[in-house]
Amino acid sequence: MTPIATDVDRPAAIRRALRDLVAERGFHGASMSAVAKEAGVAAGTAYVHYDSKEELVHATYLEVKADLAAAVLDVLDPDAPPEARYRTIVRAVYRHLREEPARARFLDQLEVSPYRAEAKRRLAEQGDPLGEQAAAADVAARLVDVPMEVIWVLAFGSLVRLVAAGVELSDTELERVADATWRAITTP
Amino acid sequence: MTPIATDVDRPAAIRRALRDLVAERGFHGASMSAVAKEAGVAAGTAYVHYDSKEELVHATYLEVKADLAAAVLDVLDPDAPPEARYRTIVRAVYRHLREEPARARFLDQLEVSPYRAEAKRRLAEQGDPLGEQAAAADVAARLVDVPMEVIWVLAFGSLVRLVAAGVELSDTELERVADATWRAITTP
DNA sequence: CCATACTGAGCGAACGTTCAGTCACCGACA
DNA sequence: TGTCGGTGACTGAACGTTCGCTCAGTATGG
Repeated sequence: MTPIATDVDRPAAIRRALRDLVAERGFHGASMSAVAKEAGVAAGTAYVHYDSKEELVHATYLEVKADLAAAVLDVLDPDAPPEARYRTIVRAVYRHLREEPARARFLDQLEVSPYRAEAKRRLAEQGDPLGEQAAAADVAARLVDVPMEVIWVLAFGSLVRLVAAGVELSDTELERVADATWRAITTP
Repeated sequence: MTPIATDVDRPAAIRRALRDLVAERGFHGASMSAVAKEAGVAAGTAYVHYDSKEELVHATYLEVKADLAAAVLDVLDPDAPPEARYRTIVRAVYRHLREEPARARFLDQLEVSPYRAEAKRRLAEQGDPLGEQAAAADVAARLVDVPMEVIWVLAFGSLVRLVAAGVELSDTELERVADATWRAITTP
């Protein structure tokens, strides 16, 4: 039958298949057999690497978040002033998600699903560099006095949602969105 | 057996059961048998009123949206200036959703799910008074020049998400959120 | 030749949906 | 007023399918 190719990262292929199927059809339509088929492996293979569907979901979430954080940190100048840093982050997040909108659609769906609470717990455990950026002292000093989650939703929740919904933004429009969310989260 | 009570609105009970189960467990955990059990009816009863689970989902969505629009229109003064109207809408939306957070959680999950496209189509067909409010000429003149969907996500997407996530806002904080989103969507 | 990755038929459970049958109601006719 | 027959909401067991998951067996690299 199909030869076993040891030079491909099957766990990664399985995570990607889950991500793409959830993005396209929801958790509903992302059955383990569909995921296996999409990844080009047999039904049992996912269970060699993950104990359950739930474990696979959480691993996929952490990978998507880590990739996003890496894309942002890659272009971020930690010495730039707060507003410039913020704009850089917005641009980087938008472009990273836009490049593969399945990322945004997966994040958007997971973060409103019942997986949410456990996913957030594991993310905190792993450490979220992007979250720490937002809490940096020089930024925090300028933020509107509301719970941190409100800031987060206004700034990045909206951005993820826009990409997930397939809204196309020109460079000019993206700058306007960055302006808009910065106005929203900082005190006038 | 159980007597048939003709004085209860079973379709409404079934829609509410679906809404509550989706809010609590996701579309994943809202099976038709679970919905029927929650609504206090037999498994087949839902199919007397709806052709399929999908039809039930869409009917529930339209009801939640219609209720939300009604709650807003109830307190809205159409002659007030744009910013005052906007603040009234934000307050009314927040309070209506907060009163039964399952509304927000259901909306949030449906609007990122694969049901989204068809749901939006049916909503447009039915007419959405809330959507028409946002497009009123005197408001539109002050909005940032980005696609209308961006405005919508920044203003109400965030609000729904906050309630869905269980964030509690004091009156003061709610005003700050209304300020923030108004700053976001209007030109400075 | 062992250790390990992988396969795919198959498990019991749960899914969305169906349908024969039960029940309360209502207008027609005596 | 009494009682029939038609109507449609409702029930719940049962359908075929698909779910998440398992495991005996196979192939491969070290």
